[in-house]
Amino acid sequence: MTKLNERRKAILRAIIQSHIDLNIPIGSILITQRFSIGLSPATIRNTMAKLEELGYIIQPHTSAGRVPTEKGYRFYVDTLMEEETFSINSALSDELSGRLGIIRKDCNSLIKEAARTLSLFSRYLAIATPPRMEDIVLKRIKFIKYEKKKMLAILISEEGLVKNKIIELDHIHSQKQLDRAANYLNNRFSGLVIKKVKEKIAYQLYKEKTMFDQLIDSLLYLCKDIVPLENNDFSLDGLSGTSNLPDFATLKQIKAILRAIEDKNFMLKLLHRVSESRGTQVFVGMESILPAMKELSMVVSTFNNKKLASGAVGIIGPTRMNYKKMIPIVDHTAKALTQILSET
Amino acid sequence: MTKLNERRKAILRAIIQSHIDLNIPIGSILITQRFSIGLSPATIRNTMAKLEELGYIIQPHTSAGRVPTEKGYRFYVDTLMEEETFSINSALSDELSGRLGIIRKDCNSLIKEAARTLSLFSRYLAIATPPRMEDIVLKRIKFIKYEKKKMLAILISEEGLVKNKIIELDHIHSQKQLDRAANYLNNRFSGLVIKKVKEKIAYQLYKEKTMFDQLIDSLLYLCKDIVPLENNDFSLDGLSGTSNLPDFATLKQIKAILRAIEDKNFMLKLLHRVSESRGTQVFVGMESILPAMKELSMVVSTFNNKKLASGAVGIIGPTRMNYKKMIPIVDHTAKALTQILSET
DNA sequence: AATGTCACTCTACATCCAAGAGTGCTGATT
DNA sequence: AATCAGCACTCTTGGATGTAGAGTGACATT
Repeated sequence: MTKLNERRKAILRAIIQSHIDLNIPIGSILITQRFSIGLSPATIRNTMAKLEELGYIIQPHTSAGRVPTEKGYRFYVDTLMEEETFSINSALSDELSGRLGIIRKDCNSLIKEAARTLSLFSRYLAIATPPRMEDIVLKRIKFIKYEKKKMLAILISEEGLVKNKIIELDHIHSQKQLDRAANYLNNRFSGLVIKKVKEKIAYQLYKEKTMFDQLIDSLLYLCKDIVPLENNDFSLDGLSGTSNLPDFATLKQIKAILRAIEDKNFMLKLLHRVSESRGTQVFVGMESILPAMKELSMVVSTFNNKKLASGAVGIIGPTRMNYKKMIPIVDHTAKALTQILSET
Repeated sequence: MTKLNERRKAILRAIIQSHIDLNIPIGSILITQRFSIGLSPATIRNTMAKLEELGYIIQPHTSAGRVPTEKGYRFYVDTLMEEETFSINSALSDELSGRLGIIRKDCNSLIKEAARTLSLFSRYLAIATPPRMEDIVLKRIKFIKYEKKKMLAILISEEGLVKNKIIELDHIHSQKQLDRAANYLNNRFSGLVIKKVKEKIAYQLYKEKTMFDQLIDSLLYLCKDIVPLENNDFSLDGLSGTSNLPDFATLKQIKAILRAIEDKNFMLKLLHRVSESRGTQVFVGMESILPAMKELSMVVSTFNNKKLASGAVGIIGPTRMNYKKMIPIVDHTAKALTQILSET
């Protein structure tokens, strides 16, 4: 890690903040005007030359001002910003919590509302995933006969997630039989994390091959079909609001985002990776993740319920977004979600 | 309706087809080169002047070629194209049906797949709505106790639609009681269209105010809450594929589409309006519907099950899209959906 | 009525120029 | 040794200018 002395830090901070505000290359004179650093433009130029050499800023062309590089933003978010204390406006905080609190519906609606709120407040694209299926706690299973050889399997989780899926059976079962199978499953697996449920089922199938036929059958089916029951969805909001922002509206970027979003698997993997660690994370310049997402950044945080299942909420915006504002907003939203989910 | 003689029709057709192919203003010489009409450019110019006077084509500026107006496209779709017979390529037809047929899952997945397929084949934005909630046939209702004063209501329709919703109760009910209520509802309302169910419930509530308490309670809740259970979703596909198309990618248009889509209510209303009539419809130049959607057209068709519930599938593209190709594709997709839904 | 011709109009594109912004370097100052 | 003022230089931006090409409308001709 290259160490920067105080002056260089101050000037880098000034450049980045100015660039966030104005979205133009920042020259030495502009900095002396906007900040009272007590240095002449010439001195600042010297420092800027050094910062460029170190890779924190770059000149789009000779005789233009400097623009922060990804490395510059990274350093800003990690180091420069950390040194300041930024707290969320308390009125804003109340409003955020309020919007989520009113609803108090099931988990899915809550997550949708979170995305909507986040996009509203950030004016960027907001994303939110429910907890990963593997990590949720099974509350109740229910089978409902649907047609001769089809049933509807319903999974309810402690967190308030509801998933249903039509499963084809290869024998005809009566509703009674289905009920019995569901009861059996409920008794044995209720209160466990889905991942554990899967393991147990696999073990049981392996060990006691024949108990009573239909039951094992149902188990087998459930076991097989619980995997594609994986959460393959996330909420998304603010697409149109986003494109209002003039500097976020370059066609290239919108296309990049759309493409990434369309590939839901990709986004899900990314978000789940995030939710493995806690707290608010900032991805600066996402091209290391997806080349098309150059010049985009993501601020994302995790929420959780009883320290078990965790989902993610966040925003995607231009690399030169106002992290000082956005990080607290995302952070607070995630915390509010965690609180609401814990209350239930 | 202004009548056009054969020559004018032929030239208008030539202009529109050329414009669809090339996306540039069409001049008189170009037409003589592309078509063997047997007329000189000068004659064509005279006719073009007349067509412009009548409002079918327009000059972007003096000494540019002509571009079809909305009226021109409308006339093309309604009259000129009708005169030709266009049938879908049978290989394409098989592939369309095939992609949908393989799945044969529940209605929701089917609709998603339809949107995906349509966007794939058209390279435009595809939309699809499930049948309107009001029109589906109730197959089974199930209540599952969720928490002290909450239950999960599950609605299964004949069409294979499954909707669930967490409903708050103001008394504590046992699962037994919930089952009894559900049974009561199933016995009385199964096989009816939701619209009818609502009516009947309203009537019953009005007439026999007190039967046995909890039952009426549950009914009341269902009745109240079945309304927001309205289908508020539609599938959408091809956003990123769409933006591949260079001439469809103007930022303005993408923004317009995004905005319209984000306002789900608006799109739903539009699609439901469509599904009131049968067959494939073409909306040319949608600015009469939404000003921002200028220069966009929609080709949309309805599918249905047993002549009862009907949903809509379609594509949104630039006004100068290739209607000759697109209409059969949409048409066929809708028909394939209808067939698959009827088989079940 | 259909066609050939020609002057006219307008766009698109390249070129040029001037203004402005910003830099790096040098030499003087503290 | 650090700071700073001054200056020559570079590069972008925007407006102005000119030209080639496409297309038209009008008019005379067949």
